[in-house]
Amino acid sequence: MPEVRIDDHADASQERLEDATRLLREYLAGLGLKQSAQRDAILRIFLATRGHLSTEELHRLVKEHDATIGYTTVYRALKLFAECGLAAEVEFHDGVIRYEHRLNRRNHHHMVCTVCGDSVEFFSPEVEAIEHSIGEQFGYATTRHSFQIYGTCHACQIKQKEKSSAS
Amino acid sequence: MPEVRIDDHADASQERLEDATRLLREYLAGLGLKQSAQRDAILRIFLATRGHLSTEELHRLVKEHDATIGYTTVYRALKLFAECGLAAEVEFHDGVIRYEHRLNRRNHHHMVCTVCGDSVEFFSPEVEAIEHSIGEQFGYATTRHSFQIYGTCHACQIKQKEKSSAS
DNA sequence: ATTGCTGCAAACGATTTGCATGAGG
DNA sequence: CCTCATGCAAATCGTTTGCAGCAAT
Repeated sequence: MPEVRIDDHADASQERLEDATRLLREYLAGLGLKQSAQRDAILRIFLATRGHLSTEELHRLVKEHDATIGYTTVYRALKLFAECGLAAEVEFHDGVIRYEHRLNRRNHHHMVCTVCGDSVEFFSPEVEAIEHSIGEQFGYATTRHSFQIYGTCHACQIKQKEKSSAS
Repeated sequence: MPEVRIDDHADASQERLEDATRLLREYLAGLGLKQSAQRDAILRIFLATRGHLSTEELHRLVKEHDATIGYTTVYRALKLFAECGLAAEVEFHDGVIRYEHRLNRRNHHHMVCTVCGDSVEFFSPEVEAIEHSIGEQFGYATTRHSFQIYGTCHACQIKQKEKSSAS
């Protein structure tokens, strides 16, 4: 299980939270939707994470702060965040939808260890160029792409070597 | 709905089928598993397709040939094909697992229209290079990657334009 | 007041498994 | 014969929805 880290650099986080809250409110107002204390709480906790959370994982974190908030509310909040660009779906292709927040985050991709589930982020500007060039070539108006690398992380490679030499 | 095309270039297909059948038999034998008429039939029909089939779609094709073959058998056959390298999972991120066969197919990626679901295949050797370079950089032994581009195909762009100018 | 939000529970849909029966080695 | 494969039905599991009551505008 990859660990979920909480980011507590007070100053930068604070600013980020305010930006995000403002963005969310504007988005809601524009669609005639309403604010709620639950959404604010979920957003705050979501932004304080790094990494890639399933609805269930975020719900667990949220419950630690307010046990009355239900799974469905977290589920719908994440959809909302994704709609207004605060969150992006991350595709690890393990049957679970994960989200990461997109505030002050450079465009990046993920490499996932298929043994322990850990992941690292990497930057690869070429990939953006490929998206545009292929889109143009086939007459597609491209909106996004999905790129992941799968393999075995260094730690798991060592464990596997130990296991095989022991047997 | 993307259409499933049947490839009936008799000569090349025939050869391909024999290679694949041999590969499958060797794989089964190596694990102490057994051949069956159902698996042969499913493999034959699977190889005659192009594109990306869900279990259900392949089951539908298989039933046209032999209505007694059940969904579960097709499901398990596809897993088997994937294990022995005859098939690869294709990830379109729509909640359905799709497979494509991997005989005589260059490494390729997919660009998917998010409006009509159609897709085109493209080749991008740079992506392989990125996989290796990033893997090396972070100490991962990489095994594969997943790369898709999403957007709107030419036909759907036209339809959208017509719709918006009509309103 | 009206309309959206919440939280529960139930529905959903694809995938996966248990089991009795049938077939391959 | 023994083991695996099959096909049905049921279980699973994350996601999604319906609804009654609550809260925001």
